[in-house]
Amino acid sequence: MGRTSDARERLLQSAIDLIWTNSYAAVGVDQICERAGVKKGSFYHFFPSKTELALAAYDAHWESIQPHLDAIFSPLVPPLERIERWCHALYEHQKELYDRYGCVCGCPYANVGTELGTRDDRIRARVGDYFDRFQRYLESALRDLTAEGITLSAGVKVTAQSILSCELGLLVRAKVANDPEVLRELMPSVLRLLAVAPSSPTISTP
Amino acid sequence: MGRTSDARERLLQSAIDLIWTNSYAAVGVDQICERAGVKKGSFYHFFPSKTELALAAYDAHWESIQPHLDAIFSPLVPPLERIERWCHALYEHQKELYDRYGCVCGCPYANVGTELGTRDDRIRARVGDYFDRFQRYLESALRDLTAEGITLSAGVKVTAQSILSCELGLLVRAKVANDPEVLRELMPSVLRLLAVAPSSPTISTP
DNA sequence: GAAATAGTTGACCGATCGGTACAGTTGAAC
DNA sequence: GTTCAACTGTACCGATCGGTCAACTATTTC
Repeated sequence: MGRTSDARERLLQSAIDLIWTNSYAAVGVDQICERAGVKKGSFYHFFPSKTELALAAYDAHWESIQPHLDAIFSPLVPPLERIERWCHALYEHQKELYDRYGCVCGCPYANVGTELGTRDDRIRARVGDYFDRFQRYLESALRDLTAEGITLSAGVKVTAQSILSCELGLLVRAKVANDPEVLRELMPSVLRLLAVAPSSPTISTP
Repeated sequence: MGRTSDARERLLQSAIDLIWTNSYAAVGVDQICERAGVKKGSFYHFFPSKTELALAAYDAHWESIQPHLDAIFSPLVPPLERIERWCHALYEHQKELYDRYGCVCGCPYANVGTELGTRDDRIRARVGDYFDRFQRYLESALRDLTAEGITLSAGVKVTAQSILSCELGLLVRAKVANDPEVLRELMPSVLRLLAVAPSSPTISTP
């Protein structure tokens, strides 16, 4: 009973878009509503506060990218190629945002994590969850890599953490330089972290 | 002629402290004034805008840490030990802030760079300058390392970029996890990036 | 078709934002 | 000791912030 609406979904999408390309504090509730074509009264019908909207929006965003991560890190793909695919997809995604908005947007989770990390424990912890989830993709690939007989220069978990750190830092540098090409350094850096010799310029296929 | 005052310096210090432990947008001009014990009228006597204050504050902050960086990266210190000292100082500094404020604050430059990167070109470019400056310390150490006959797994510049990325990403992860101990991973990651075997648990002294 | 519920609307709130105006006070230079 | 610029204090500005509220409309269920 009662009417139905997709206003909630539009609000989630607007929130991610605006916060990603600006920042949490720089985007107001009014602005999110206007982009979503929703009046303020409706906003507070769906969400009790701006913070709750943000949490819901980031959950929705993760759910939207998870299938892509599942595909990129498919166990059917050779483990090193999974990581190479991910590096490439990361660059392409940021390049696309750069072409559309004129600026490197960086990692949406890291952005809000650094902005609100010291002020909102719930958002901080949630961002940490996303990092952990993503790290598991890396760990799985690294375990499969060792199963192929390749010896890492450190443990699987520690190596995955280093790769994640390197990625996050590279996204910061790319954003600050406003140059997506900075992200091309990712795969070479990963290879050096693995202490695996960079074999051929193309993806190594059997 | 006219009277003198250290209100300007107090404002610069307050701005760094507050923005570092919170965020740029979360800290108001009133708040900065109150902490500095300065009235708003005086604020706008010294600075034409909040943005100008931020730029001046970050310049002042860099000037305050540069002597420490000069000491840590002294050419009289063995190059690998310079980097090890830096990793240690970074941890100690963040730990100190954590003990004082109860939260990991991360890199002040990267924080404001990610927050305002897409909205204020001047601040973004300035943060890029600080990154470049710091990278030169690393490059110098790496060049001296190669002069000792040690071969890096990649070029000096690229390696320095990777180390910087790893540091920035680690600071993001430490902030999001609100755990300074995350930063202990820095030196091991750096060693893997250098492809130098981690020799002894203590600093290698001649 | 009546009732109940889900969603919409626009006016409105107090607080705070960055910034302004300007008279008043101080101290160094001469 | 006068002068003048440097600094301080206070009151105030319009805009915007996140959030509230009650009346209203549409839709589904029975």
